Amino acid sequence: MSEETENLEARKISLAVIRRLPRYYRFLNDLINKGVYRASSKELSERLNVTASQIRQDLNNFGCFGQQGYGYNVVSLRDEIKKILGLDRRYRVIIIGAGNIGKALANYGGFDYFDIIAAFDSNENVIGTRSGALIIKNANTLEEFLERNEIDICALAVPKSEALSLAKTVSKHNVKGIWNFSAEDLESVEGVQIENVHLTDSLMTLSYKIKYN
Amino acid sequence: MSEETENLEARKISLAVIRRLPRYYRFLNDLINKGVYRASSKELSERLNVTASQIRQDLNNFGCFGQQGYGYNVVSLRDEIKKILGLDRRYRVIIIGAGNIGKALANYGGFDYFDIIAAFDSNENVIGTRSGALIIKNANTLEEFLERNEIDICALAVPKSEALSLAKTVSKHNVKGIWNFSAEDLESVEGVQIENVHLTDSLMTLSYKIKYN
DNA sequence: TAAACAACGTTATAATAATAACATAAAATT
DNA sequence: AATTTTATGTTATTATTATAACGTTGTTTA
Repeated sequence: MSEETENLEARKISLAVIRRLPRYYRFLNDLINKGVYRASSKELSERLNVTASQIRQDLNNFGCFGQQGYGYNVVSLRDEIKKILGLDRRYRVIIIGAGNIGKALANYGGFDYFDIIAAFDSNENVIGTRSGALIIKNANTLEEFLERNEIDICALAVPKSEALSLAKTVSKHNVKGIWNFSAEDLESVEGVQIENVHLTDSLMTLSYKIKYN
Repeated sequence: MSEETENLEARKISLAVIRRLPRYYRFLNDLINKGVYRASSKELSERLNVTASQIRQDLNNFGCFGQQGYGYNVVSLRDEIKKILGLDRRYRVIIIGAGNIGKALANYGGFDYFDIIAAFDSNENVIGTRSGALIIKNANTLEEFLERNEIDICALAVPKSEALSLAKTVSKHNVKGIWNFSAEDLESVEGVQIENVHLTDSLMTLSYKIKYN
C-alpha cells in the first residue's frame, strides 16, 4: 500500500472538501487556457471566493503540491487534482431512462472522461429512436447488456417508482456508481457509490433564497 | 413585521438546513400519498437517514409545527415547509440557451410551481424551432422581452463564456433568481439570487467516490 | 380520571469544519 | 552574498454544525 493511500484511509476526507475539488479543477484549467503558469493560494482564493487557508488545507489533505515562496505550478496542481478525482482514466457510462434528462445527457458531448456507451428505455415509442450518437435500446435487454459489457457508471433518469429497483439491478452487475437524476433518494445500495442530483431541490432552494434574501 | 420574519432575520438560517427542506418536503408528499396522517421525528428520521434531533432542530428554526406526545401532522407540516420554501406562489421562468439542457428543461413538465414562459437562443438553426410547448425565441429579443414581462427566474444553460454577461443583463431587468447550469460559477450578481448546478462537478465527485470508497 | 407513555421543543455537549497564526523554506531583490 | 519578501505546510483557535440529553406537555390507555 502506498503512503498516499494509507493517509487517505487513516483519516477520512470530508465530502465538503471533495466537492470543492472539481471547482478548483475547472478554475485551474481556465488559468492554463489563459497561459498562467503559477498561482499562490492567495491569488486562487481571490477569484474563487474562498479563503487561502481553506485552499491550502484542502490540498494538503492529499499531498504537498506547492512550493514556499513560489506558490503552485498551475499545470501540475491541475494534474494532481485530476488524479485525486479519478480522472486519470476513462469511465464507461450507460443511461437508463431516455426521457428529457436522459436524452440531454446522451446528446451532451462535453463529459471529458466519461464515455456514454448506451441508453435504455422501456417506452415502446422511444426504443429504437436516435439520441445523439446512440440508438435507444429496450430496457428488457439491460441485464444481458450489463453481463456482456463492463459498465462503470449508470446515469439513472427514470421515474421515482422505478429508481430503487433499477439501482439494485445494476448493482448486481458490477456497476460502481450511480448518477441518480430520479426524484427518489438513493443511499448506499450494496457496494455502489451514489451521487444524487435533484434538480427540483435546487430550484426550491432558489425560491427560498428569493423569498428571504 | 411578523414574529416569524423577525426570527428569520435575527439569526440567519444556514444553507445546510435549507438544502434539507426540499427532501423533507418530497418525503412528506410521499407519506401523504400513502395515506399517512401523522409521523414522529423518529419515524421520519428512520426513513430519511438523518437523526431525529436534526429534523426537530431544522423545523424549529421556523416554528413549532409538532405536538408533544403526538408528533407532526403530515399534511400541515408539508404545508409549512411549502410556505417556508416559497412554494405558496408561482414563479415565472425563462430559459436562456436551448441546447441539450435548455431543451430538456423546456420539455420537462414536472416543475410544480414554476411556469416556463419562454426560451431563448442565439443559434440561427435553433431559433423558431419548437421545444415542448415553446417556440425558441431569438436571444437578441431577450431584453425587450424582459422589459415587457415580469420574470422571476432565469434558467441559464449557455456556454461558460456567455454566462456572466447574461447574468448581468437579466439582473438589470428585475429578475430575482438565476438557476445556473453553465460551467461558469456565478456568485452574488447585483441583487439576484444564484443557484449553481454543476452537473460535471457531481460526476467528478462520483468518480472520486468510486476510486476511494 | 389518573397513570403511563410518547414525543416535542430546547438546552447542553460533542464533533466537525473553517479561519487565523506562525515557523520555515524558497525566491526575489539589492 | 546577504537581506527582504513571499507563500507554503502545519498547528492552534474559533465558528459552525450535528448529536445527545432532558424537562415538559399533550396523548393514550386502563
